[in-house]
Amino acid sequence: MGATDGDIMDKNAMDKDAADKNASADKRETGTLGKLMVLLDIVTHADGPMRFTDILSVAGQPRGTLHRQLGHLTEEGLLEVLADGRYAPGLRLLDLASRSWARNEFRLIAEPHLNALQQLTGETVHLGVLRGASVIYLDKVEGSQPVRMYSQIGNASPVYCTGVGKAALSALPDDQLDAIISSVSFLRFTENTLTPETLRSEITDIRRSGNAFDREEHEVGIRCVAAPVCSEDLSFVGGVSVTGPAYRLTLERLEEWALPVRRAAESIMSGMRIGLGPRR
Amino acid sequence: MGATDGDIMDKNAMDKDAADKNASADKRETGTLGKLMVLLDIVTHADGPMRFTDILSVAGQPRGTLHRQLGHLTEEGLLEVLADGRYAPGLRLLDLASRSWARNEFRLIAEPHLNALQQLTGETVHLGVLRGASVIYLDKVEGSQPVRMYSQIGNASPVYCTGVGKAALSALPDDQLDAIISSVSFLRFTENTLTPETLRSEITDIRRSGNAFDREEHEVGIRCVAAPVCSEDLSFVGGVSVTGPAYRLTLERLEEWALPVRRAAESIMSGMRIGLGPRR
DNA sequence: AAATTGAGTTCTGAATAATGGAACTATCGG
DNA sequence: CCGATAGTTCCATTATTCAGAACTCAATTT
Repeated sequence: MGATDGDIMDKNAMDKDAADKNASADKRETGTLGKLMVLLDIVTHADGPMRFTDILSVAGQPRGTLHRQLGHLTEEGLLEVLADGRYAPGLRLLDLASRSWARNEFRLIAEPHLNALQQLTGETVHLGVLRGASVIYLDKVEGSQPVRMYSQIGNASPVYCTGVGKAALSALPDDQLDAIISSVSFLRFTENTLTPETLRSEITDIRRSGNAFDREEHEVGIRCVAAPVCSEDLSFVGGVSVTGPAYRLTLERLEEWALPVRRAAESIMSGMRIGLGPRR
Repeated sequence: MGATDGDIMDKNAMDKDAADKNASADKRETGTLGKLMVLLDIVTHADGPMRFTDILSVAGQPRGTLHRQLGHLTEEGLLEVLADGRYAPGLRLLDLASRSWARNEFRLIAEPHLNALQQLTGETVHLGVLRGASVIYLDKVEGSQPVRMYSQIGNASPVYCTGVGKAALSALPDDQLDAIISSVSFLRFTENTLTPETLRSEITDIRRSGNAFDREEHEVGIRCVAAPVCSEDLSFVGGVSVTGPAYRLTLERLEEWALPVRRAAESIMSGMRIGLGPRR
């Protein structure tokens, strides 16, 4: 079930009588851009390059229209046409993202603390941020191995089965928490994957202890300990985590690193207050 | 295809009036999307987050229009509004890029060969591809250090002063080569940075020997040896390189690695023939 | 070889969304 | 309180996008 776009209907704004404030609601009012982004999503989320017709069958646009749209996307470098005519994501995206990543202020603030935490634990350290009902990994610091970069960065994962995700949730006020929990469909990845109920009770624990754990809830053999990181105004809600294989991250080891992880989170938060707080 | 302009200007606008606007062929025929992408470029290329007014002053759009455009970009997650109202690149870009990177077929084919080359040399290995008059790095494999990911991947660099760039150029037919050379303005990064003339003569050498070198032409203290990688139909034109500090990469060492680099390039190309050649 | 299908491209009046100018609201500094 | 600077909303005008059909081109089938 693709959680694709929701609604696109909003014809005729018969604005006779006055306006209600458009409070929340998730009406995409992004006009042309919105339609193009849907296409971009279709192509980037596909398993591989797509032919014109493949796209046509899922895009719900007339052929001529789709053709022009793909043309525009291609001309801008957001898509690429392979030799055989199929469409793949374009390199322009890499360029944009690398800039956006390099200058991200949260990431820059967190960077030294992530490195320190990696040194201390020897395991892989992540910084993630909540976006909607997903966690996007903003940075990742690994130990030795000739690394697979990008391996995780930029990836979106479900909130309810990652340490960073649960940590982030614990920082939210209840109403937002409820909104997210009710909007997510809980897939069962492993034996230990949480349900809405167990998630709620875990959140309570996290708020008390300051640490979130992932005990093979997302992937068998992978554990992690995390702590929430957020800015005061909640413009940033995320977390730091230390992740590793279960044979190294025994349950005792997780407890042992709970404090250092919390400390790192605190350092990052105080860095944010300094770096972002005062007027600029 | 045709004139694939699309490249975005080089960095560091040094003195040099260089009043000539880049090829006036600003025939962006991408309608609304084109305008939005210009904005996105403005924000991602800036040194930091920009206020509405900052953008207004360079975007050349009326306030109301700009306001709506930024609103759309923000709503789609391509831009983000910070707590103080300034605009920064959005996280959606990371998500899109990580997908586009992970599935890139050229990168996937090259990956094992890059790793092997890194193992052999112990230095940093790059895979880059030509796009317009720039080189975009598609992958990077480093040795040990707790890595700075994204550090280079996705970055666009000038063709004329990187090993990969020169290698890529050498694979092009003369007319395309001429087009690129004449479209680029040659900034002088170091003592050794090439000029259009020296570049041309180097290209001749590269075509003969099969290797391109960067002898501190982009950055003092950094050298590299590269070899061209391209698909038969030139839908992919790029290169592989081994890069490192001058004190380790002596000139003799560069020569020593010239052959392994060429070999890696050949392996990648034969992988492409298998992987991309037959119909799919 | 002619006919048929499938895939992709181009064209057009009609409909929709973007434009740009101005008026409006905050917020700040004195 | 006033005058600036910064950001937001409104709305008639205009330019872009839309949708559908007609067209090209190549690969299959008869």
